[in-house]
Order: sequence, then C-alpha cells, then structure tokens
Amino acid sequence: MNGKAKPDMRARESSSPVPENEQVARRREKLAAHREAGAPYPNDFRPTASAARVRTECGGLDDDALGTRRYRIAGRLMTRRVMGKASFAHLQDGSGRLQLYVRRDDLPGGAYQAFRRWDIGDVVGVEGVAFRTRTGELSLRVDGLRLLAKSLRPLPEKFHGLTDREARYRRRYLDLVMNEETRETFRTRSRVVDFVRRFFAGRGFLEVETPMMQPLAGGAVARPFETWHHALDIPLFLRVAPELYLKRLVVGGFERVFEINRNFRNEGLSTRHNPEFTMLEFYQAYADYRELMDLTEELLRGLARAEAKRRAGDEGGGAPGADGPAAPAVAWQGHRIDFGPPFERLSVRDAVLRHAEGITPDDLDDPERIRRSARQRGIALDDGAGPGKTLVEIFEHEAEPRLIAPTFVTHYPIEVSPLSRRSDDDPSVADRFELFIGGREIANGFSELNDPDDQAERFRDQARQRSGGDDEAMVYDEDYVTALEYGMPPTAGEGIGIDRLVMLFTDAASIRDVILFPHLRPA
RNA sequence: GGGCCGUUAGCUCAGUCGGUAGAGCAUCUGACUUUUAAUCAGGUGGUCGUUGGUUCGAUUCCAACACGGCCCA
Repeated sequence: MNGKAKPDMRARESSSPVPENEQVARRREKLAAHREAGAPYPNDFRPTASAARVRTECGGLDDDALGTRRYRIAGRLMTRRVMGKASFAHLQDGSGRLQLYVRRDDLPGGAYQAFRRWDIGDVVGVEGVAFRTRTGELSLRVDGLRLLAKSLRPLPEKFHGLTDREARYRRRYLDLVMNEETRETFRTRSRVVDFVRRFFAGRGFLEVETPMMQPLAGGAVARPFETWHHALDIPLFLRVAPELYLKRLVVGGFERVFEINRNFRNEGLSTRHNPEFTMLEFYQAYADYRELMDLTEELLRGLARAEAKRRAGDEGGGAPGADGPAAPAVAWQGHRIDFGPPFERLSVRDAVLRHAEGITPDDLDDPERIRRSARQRGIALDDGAGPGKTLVEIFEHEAEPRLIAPTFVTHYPIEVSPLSRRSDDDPSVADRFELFIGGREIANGFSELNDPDDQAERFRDQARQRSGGDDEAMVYDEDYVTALEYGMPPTAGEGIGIDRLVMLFTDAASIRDVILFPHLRPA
C-alpha cells in the first residue's frame, strides 16, 4: 500500500459503520482509473431481458435454437472463475442469476483485461448469445460488456453469505443481495398485501387514507408517540389506530372502507412488536361480527390457497388436492397450520377453562377467586383491573400461546372493549372476536358501538381508568361522539396485523424478519 | 426490567490454562479457453465490542458499559 492511502482511509472511518480496508482502497484505485477513462457511472445501458426471462425463453431450446438468442442483461457480479483467457461468472439481477462465459477472443481488444480487473459486487451490463455448457447450465456467451457502477466494498462470503442477524437488519441491502430467502420473504409480503387489496376491492370496499398524525390518539389501547406541529403550536400524536376516522367515513356514507397503513405504538421492541407496524382495518355497514368472522376465514383461506398454488407451481406443479401440495396450509415454526377446515370458535371463558389447568367455572364467576387465580399464575394485575380484564389477562397468559390452529375467540368482556357493541344476550360481553393463529393475535373485530350515549359512557369509563393510572386507556373523543350522534349505520369492523400475517406465510419467528428496516437501537 | 449466550480479518468461524492471534472464502502476484464453494503455487490483511481493574505483561481473568440473540416478566 502506498503512503497516501492511509490517512485517506482513516478520515473515512469516523463516518462509516464499516471501516475501510485495503480491499476498499484497491477498489477506489480502480474507480479512480475508471473515472480517468470517462463517464464512470453511465446510465444508457438498457437490458433486453432479465435472468429469469432468459431462463424461461431458452428453457426448452436445443443448441441450434439457443445460438439465435441474443440478450442484453444487467446486474451484480456475484461469482467469478478466471481460467486464463476465459472466465465464468454469475450475474444476479432482480429476478435471479445467470451464468456468463467470457472469452478474451470473443471481446474487442483490451475488454477482457478490463473485465479481469472488475470485482465481485460490481454492477455490470453484458450482451451475448445463449448456450448450454458441458454440464448443462444455461449461460450467456458474452461478446460485449460494460461496467455500470463500481462496488467499493467487498460483499460477504459467497458460501455462507451474511448470517449475523444484527448485520442483516441494520444493513438490509446486503441481506437482500446475499440471501434469496430474504428476497422471497419480501416478495411474499408484497403478494399478501396485493391479495388483501384485491380481495376487498373486489367486494366493493373503498380504499382510503386517514390521518397518521392525530390531535387525539384514539381507537386502541396503547401509548402513542407524540410530536409537535410548530405552525399550529399544538401537540400531535402518531396514530395507534385509524379506527375512529374510518368509522367517521361510515357515518359519511362510505359503507365499505378499508385502509392498509402504518400504526405506531410507543412500546417495547420484541420478536412480535415493532414500534411501527402495518395494519389492515376495514368496516362494513349492515354487517355484524359473525359475518366478519366468515369474511376473515374466506380471506385467509383464499390467501393460503393462492400461496400454496404458487409453491406447488414453483416445485414443478403438484396435483392440487385436499392434501396435496396446494392444500391451503403453511408450515410455520414446526407447526402445520391448515386454513382449510372451518376455524374453531369459542369464548374467552371456554378457552381459559380448556387451557388453564386447575381453573374451574366457579373460579371465573367469583371476583376474588379470579384475581387469586391470576396472581397464582404470576400475572401482574393493575389495582383497577376488574373481573373482565383479569379474565382476559389469564386468557392471554394461559390460552393464547396454545391457540396454534386458526381460532376465533369471542365473548370479550365489555370492560376491555370500549368501542364494541354490547351483546343483546349478555350486557357484560361485547359482540367481538379476536383471531389467533400460531399462538399470536392476528385479528380483532367487532360489531361497532353506534349508540352515541353508550359510547360517551364508555369513554368516560376509560377516562376514569386513565386518571386511575392506566396511561394506555383511551381519551374522550368528543368529535367522534358527535359523528355518532348524526347516526352511524349498524356496522362491523376489524383490524388484521399484516406483519404477523406475513410471518405465517414466510415461516418467520420474528417480526423483524418481515419488516425491511426494523427498528433497532442505534449502533 | 431479569436470566443465559454472543461480539476475534470485508464475510463465516477457530483459538489463546495470561506472553499482542489462525483457517476457509474474499483480496494481491503468477499459471490456466467449459468452470460453477473452479483448481494449483506464493503473499497481504487484525486497536480480538468499549472503558476501567488485577498483573512484569490482558485479546484471554474480573467489573462496568454498549449492541445483538434466545428465554422469562
């Protein structure tokens, strides 16, 4: 190394998470030489095909037919095997990889020497004719090539790739370059969102966008992020849910609406919580929570079937059938989750009785005994927690992790359901359900409370809990009550956690694996 | 918040019962016109997470801290 490079490297170390090293210095020298030679970052190369398209078009062709297929493709150089005057390399683009065969004698003078100086990671454009190698791999015999963007930093190792979880989250671009599973996870995520969108659009739902910044953070029991609007000189809250705005739209006459967007909750980070997460919420007038359970089953079964079909197609096409590869089931963290059979429906109370060992119906009916049961199980209760909240705490502790197969849980206590319609049969419970899959809450839906006086009373009750120390309790939203006073049609609404749904379809154990840039503590 | 584990070369990982470190890939030099974790020969590359402590000497032992992982609340 020459004496000049060193201070230069040092100067960069302070501002970069990855220190520069000798390899970077060498690549910088190559870039400098490349700059001397002319435009180092050209933007006039236009591919005629992707790697996948070359594969599709040439898949069944014989050698003679392949010889008539000329392509320009562009991508990142991922491997290189130089054998004197000829080389093999793999180019990776957004669709996959294609092998290149580069011979000195097929190229204009000097081009092969230039190619030999390129590095793994460089973005290049090549042109050539398809052929099949001795071992049968479809490849491109290159007769023209250009460097489109120099890569100054060495990529992770070609065989093990990037495995360090922290590095994969913090520098997702490298994870994406190196790991096909990661690329596939986020393609799956896109397909899931696309399926959901078409599902609702196809049923007459209008897609809308409601405020992410709200003067009151309502619609869910959660701690909000707070920010400040300088011109108005008022605090604003990042929304914890779009619910109260979507229902205002139902008041306005949009009888079927949905929104897919981010919610923000100022709570801890974990394998199942990211401070910002994506939620689907939808509202349907003249429907009740039972009909939403049916709709939810239809949505998830359809999604599972579409994904299964796709997988079967990728594997060369298995015969679709109840138990064939296209069955609407997924493998998730060692479980087989089948969306085919009707989802089980049971009450919170029955779920607790089934899964919480040693709890009897008498325990649940007695306010003192239910609190004692919770304490015995190590559940910390707020002083103000009534029997309903306590029951739900026990449910979450004992039953929720065991609800692996899709299960609707119903009959939630009214005290934990401040926006839900009161049941006609039992005023202590709401016309509400939550859906659990893989031991996780996936959806929460209910017949909406459209009685403005009842809603006002529920808000007052929340306000009391708030002044009693529960800073997650809801705040009184006067304008929302006013909207209800104009009259909201009988309506049912639901929220589905998109990230958790995607986890099921990508066999992900952590929500960070399905969020491109998950929040981490700054390094 | 608690417990356990991890942090060593660009990446994946060994290792040092305390004497300033190794492998594979990558990189560099050379050979090689059908390879594919190419091969062969020879090199370069490290503030061993940070800060303190113990010690003649710490990457190694101890403590605190930082970041991450897993489990628990």
